[in-house]
Amino acid sequence: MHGVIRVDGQGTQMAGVAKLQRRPQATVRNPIARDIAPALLGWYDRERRQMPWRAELGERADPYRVWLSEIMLQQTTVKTVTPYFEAFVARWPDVRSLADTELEEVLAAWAGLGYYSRARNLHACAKAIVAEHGGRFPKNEAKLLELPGIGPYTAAAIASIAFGERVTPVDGNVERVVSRLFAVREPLPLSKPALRSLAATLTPMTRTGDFAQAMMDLGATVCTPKSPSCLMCPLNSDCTARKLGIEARLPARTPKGERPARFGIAFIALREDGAVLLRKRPENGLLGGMLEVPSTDWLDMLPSATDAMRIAPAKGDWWKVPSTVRHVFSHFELELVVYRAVVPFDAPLTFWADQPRCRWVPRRDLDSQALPSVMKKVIAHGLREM
DNA sequence: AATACGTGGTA
DNA sequence: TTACCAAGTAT
Repeated sequence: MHGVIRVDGQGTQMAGVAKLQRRPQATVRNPIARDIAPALLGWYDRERRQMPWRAELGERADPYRVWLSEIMLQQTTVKTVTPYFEAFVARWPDVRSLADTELEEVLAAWAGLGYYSRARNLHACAKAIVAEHGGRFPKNEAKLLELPGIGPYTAAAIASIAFGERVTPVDGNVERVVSRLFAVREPLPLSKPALRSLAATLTPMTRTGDFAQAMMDLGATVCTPKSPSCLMCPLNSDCTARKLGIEARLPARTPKGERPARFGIAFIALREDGAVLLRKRPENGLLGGMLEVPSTDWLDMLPSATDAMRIAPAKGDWWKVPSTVRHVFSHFELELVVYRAVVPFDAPLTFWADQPRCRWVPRRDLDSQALPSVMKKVIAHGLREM
């Protein structure tokens, strides 16, 4: 037995894949795998989209730019990432400059991109590369994997794209392309190991970085989630799902649980000169290290107005701003009631509001702060008609 | 293994 | 409006 994958579109492929998982070193004779890379690379050479982090064809990509872009692109679209990437490389042209910057500055530049642990790990990673690697990126997947914020996908992506190592980054695009190519019906995330193995069988001996990017481009532009453009696809004659007419239903996913609702009260404390009271959140966890408007905890019930007044950061004439702010996080929905008050310069703050993690920020400086989108919403809501 | 962790776009 | 989705990682 040599770990041959059966790909017949009749539902027996999973047996072969399971064997391959246990013996990833086994030789794979896959009747269609051989043809995939050349067809895909030919398509990539014609259709390849330029992006600010990509090198010109035939040139070597800058590892710093590849790394930065890959971290930003985790769970985030190219369209959203592009302006952030441009701003980052303009401000921090290399790892050392990023490592020499205060975390909060990096968080402020990251504000709005989401998943802020990425920014904290980005900063930690830059420091580690300077301190432990002389300011140069490790050149292989295994060493990259040891760095903060770099997981299996990103390690393989950097190793292949920036250093030409023959490894196989598998992201959501690759999972979708491969699940259709081989008609893998097993739902995600259960099928992840199988899809990884299958993807690895497709990776060519040369141009592995181009191949990786081609797979992702294909998933992003042709082999799309809802209505894939099979007529435009360079792999359409090899695609088992298409032969079976089930491409639009793959990959299958186990349904996600529902998002609970949480509620809270946020306080816009306005000093007489217009400065707003902000508070730094704990370094880890949700929106870790970011700034916020002081607020109650976010729980399953809305605190009473009486409780809210007891918690307010200062005594004052708190006015309940009409309507509420709703925001959707990945794992819960938040509804915030906003109270506003003008606080005199000499007004005493409550104990918790008088801590170092709280600070008054002038209105004009709000844009440059490390405020997550939800807090920008809250502030805009609280300051409307002012 | 399952859950925590953001945001904006699209149907 | 609801629901799903997008170049995942850490614990």
